[in-house]
Amino acid sequence: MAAAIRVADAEGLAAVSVRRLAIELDARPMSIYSYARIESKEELFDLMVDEVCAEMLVPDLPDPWRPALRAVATRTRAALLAHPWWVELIGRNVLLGPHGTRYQEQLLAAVRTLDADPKTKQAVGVTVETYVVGQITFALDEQGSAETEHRSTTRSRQAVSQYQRDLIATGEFPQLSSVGPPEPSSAADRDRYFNLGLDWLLAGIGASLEPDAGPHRAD
Amino acid sequence: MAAAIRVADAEGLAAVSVRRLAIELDARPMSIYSYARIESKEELFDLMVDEVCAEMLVPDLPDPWRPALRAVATRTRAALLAHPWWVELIGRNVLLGPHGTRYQEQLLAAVRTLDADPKTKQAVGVTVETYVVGQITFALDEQGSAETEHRSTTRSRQAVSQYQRDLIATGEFPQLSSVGPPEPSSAADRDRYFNLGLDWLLAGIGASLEPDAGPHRAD
DNA sequence: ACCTGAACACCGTTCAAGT
DNA sequence: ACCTGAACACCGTTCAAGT
Repeated sequence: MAAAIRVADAEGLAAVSVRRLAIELDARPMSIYSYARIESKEELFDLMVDEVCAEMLVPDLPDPWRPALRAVATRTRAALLAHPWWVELIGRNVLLGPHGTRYQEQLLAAVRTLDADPKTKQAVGVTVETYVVGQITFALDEQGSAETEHRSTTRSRQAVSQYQRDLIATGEFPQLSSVGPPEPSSAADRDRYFNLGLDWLLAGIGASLEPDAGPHRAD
Repeated sequence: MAAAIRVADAEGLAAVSVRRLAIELDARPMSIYSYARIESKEELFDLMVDEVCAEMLVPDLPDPWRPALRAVATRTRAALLAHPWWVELIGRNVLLGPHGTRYQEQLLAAVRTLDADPKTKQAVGVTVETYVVGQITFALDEQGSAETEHRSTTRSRQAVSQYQRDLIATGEFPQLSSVGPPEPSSAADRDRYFNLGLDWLLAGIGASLEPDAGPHRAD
């Protein structure tokens, strides 16, 4: 498990194979199944997903929903940046284990103080989680190829942005040519825009569910 | 290409293999590479992603940013529900082709009328896209195993929700036990909650970038 | 330039045999 | 109950040979 996560973090999900883990653990391929109490590789992935869910739990969840959701979002994001393959796995249909369930519980606890019906509160939680996962997906596109180069050298990031520059030069893309192609942003920038979008989302939720309170209440 | 997408739609991404496509196209495995003008399977995936991007283009994009973003979000969602594997592929780092670039252009065009600096406008577009992708990720978790059963029969959805019910029965999950585990929602419900979250997001964006306008302006 | 078939180095998993 | 090794049915891709 820990070995599988280590390999996935370092070399990508594709590097995680039964035979590879066997080498990592000084065992024979087939003993992995009994060692990890796994019946298929799919179950190994389930375990990996659940393990990362544990990292998404915030130790002391604040009571008010805004800081609580912010804390959950931040911690979730940190965990996903550390384990980028989680997003890919969650794209398959994964079964959630104990930690995943605890994470769901945490999401509901975060919106507990909201004055709305349970279904709506659940929707708030899911929407925020959703935002984080989506944000990560695109953050990885920018960071991924820059830092850990899993991609074949034949089509480097550089070649692609050249390709895109050529496309833009055709004049078919007025909006893009005025902004330029999305340049690789710094980690600080990505943090900033993540929080900006999160602000929008929380503001929208607040405005919709707490219309009485002032629109720009501080957290 | 079309064959690859057909297979992925019908049987999941895992079923897309060079040898399988060869059978599908009545060809020999190695001719796929010359036929699709591909140098690796990774490039095939790039093409598939780009093809779906074409489906995300809105024919007549409205001028005002709210309906424009709503149109983009809706169409993107429809395309992703039809091609669930897109989310998984985008989790790897994919290179965007002409249609992907056109999609980026569309996103910028949608926020064109917003009164903000270019970076912020771009952030708005990315945030909305991000929300859609994230939403799909979890929608698939619910729909996926129910409709197209790619998962081994040994761990059916039913067994899992039983497992989760047991967890909840331990009393460790007060929030979850009051709501019950997330029951499989209907397609209509999913549409509703997707739009609800989108409303929140657009409201938040509006409140932040157009504070002068009334808070509940209709689209 | 495009297609072919055989081969290589990998997969996950089955199975029969061991302890 | 756990581990083993050989085998099976698959992968993506290389390569040398054909047209």
